[in-house]
Amino acid sequence: MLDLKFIRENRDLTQKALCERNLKFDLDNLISLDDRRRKLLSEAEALRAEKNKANDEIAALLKNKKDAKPRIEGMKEISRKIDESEGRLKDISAEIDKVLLTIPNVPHSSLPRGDASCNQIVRSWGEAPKLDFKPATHIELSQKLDIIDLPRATKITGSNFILYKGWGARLERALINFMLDLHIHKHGYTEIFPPFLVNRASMTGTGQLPKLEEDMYRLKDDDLFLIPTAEVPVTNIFRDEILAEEVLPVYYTAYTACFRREAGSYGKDTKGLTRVHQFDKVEMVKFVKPEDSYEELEKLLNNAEEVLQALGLPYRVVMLSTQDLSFAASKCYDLEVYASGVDRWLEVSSCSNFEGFQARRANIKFRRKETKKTEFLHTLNGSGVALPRTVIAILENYQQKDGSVIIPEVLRPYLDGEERINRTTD
RNA sequence: GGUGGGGUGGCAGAGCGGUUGAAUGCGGCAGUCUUGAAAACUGUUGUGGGGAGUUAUCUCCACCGUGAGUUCAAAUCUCACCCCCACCGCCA
Repeated sequence: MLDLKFIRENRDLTQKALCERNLKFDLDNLISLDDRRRKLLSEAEALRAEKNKANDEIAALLKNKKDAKPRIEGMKEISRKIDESEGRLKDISAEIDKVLLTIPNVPHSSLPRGDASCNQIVRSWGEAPKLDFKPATHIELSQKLDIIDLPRATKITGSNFILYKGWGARLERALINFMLDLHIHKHGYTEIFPPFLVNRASMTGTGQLPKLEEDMYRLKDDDLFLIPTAEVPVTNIFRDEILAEEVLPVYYTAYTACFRREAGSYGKDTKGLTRVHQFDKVEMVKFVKPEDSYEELEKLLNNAEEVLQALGLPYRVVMLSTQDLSFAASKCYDLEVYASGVDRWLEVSSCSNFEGFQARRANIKFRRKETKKTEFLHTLNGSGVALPRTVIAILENYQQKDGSVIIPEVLRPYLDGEERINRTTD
């Protein structure tokens, strides 16, 4: 959520930002609503002041056992007026809030302007493996190795769900542990294991609601949502709280399953593991002081990159353009890993700075030690990293001519020191 | 799910329907005392919004789980919902 005061004071800038996101939005209407709200507010406040004064007088009269009847009659009239003006105030405030929740964040000035074709490749790391045979896809490999069973996952649940088996399940578990350990021990994050179901207030706090409700799995009877990312429960840890300046920055990392309906995306990238309804992810979340947030974004990005470097997977860093940027973000880098079987770059991480956008929605503040004043902090998050596409890249890039898959060295301690995945089950 | 108890400031905990933003204690901050610390004593100590202003501050409004209601007037009375605690039931 943007600050209405900010919008008023930076009307042109905000309007321009919305244009850069390729959105038509009537700021004039919003501001005239706010003008009306302000007028009503001062009207209501004046009435209430009048009421408080009359009330004190009545109390004094009654205390001295004097006749308060005429004053009480006067209060009736004031109260009636207050009801009226407060009613209108409430309606208009609700309308304003509703509008504010649908306005996206202002893109940072460093972003390339335009649609996804304008995304900028910032840097690349590593090289595609040189294979002297035609590489198989992860679908073929996992079938031969009997480590992923998609037909049965479909039978159990539906299409685009994953059933890992044997080495597949172990590889998944090893990856989660490896990533968490890296972030905890090397990058200084604290591990969190949050609930996978959250309420409406949490979903609104991080910006998934009200806009993306149809993308979420919702439990109707309880009005709870399956989390689409750990960002939601972890960022909401501090909802409605004021932190001391000294505790910042806070670095949290969490493994969770993530659930996405992916409504409307059928037919696109739906083969194998590329786009699924439930997947594992290790997420990093930061709470920082506003003046540090862009430096922290670079560090966050580096932390995510290090996962891929350690796994020896070639990747590139992409800075998203203004129109490709997600709703709540000011700036975002995607990490895309190269997978040789499908011969594509696959997005495995998004590292974003939300500035005060989420903090304002979720009401997360900190108190400056010097001035003792509170202000909204900045939130960031990034995947470190999403698992299924990483599994694709490992299987496809580390595959051998005989159909086995070499295990990246950093994972071996998590897999009994084994060096290779072979077919082991029947 | 059932029954009972309860939600008040950073925490604990008072609060007859009317000078209650809210007693008291603890904690925090500042000061006195001390070589220093502790103790003691004194003062201070919420959030959001509006207005004024010599940006020090002054002033007004709202906030006692949430929402609705009763009333001239609600932290205080009524109802609904949410949450917490205890016990029972069910259960990995």
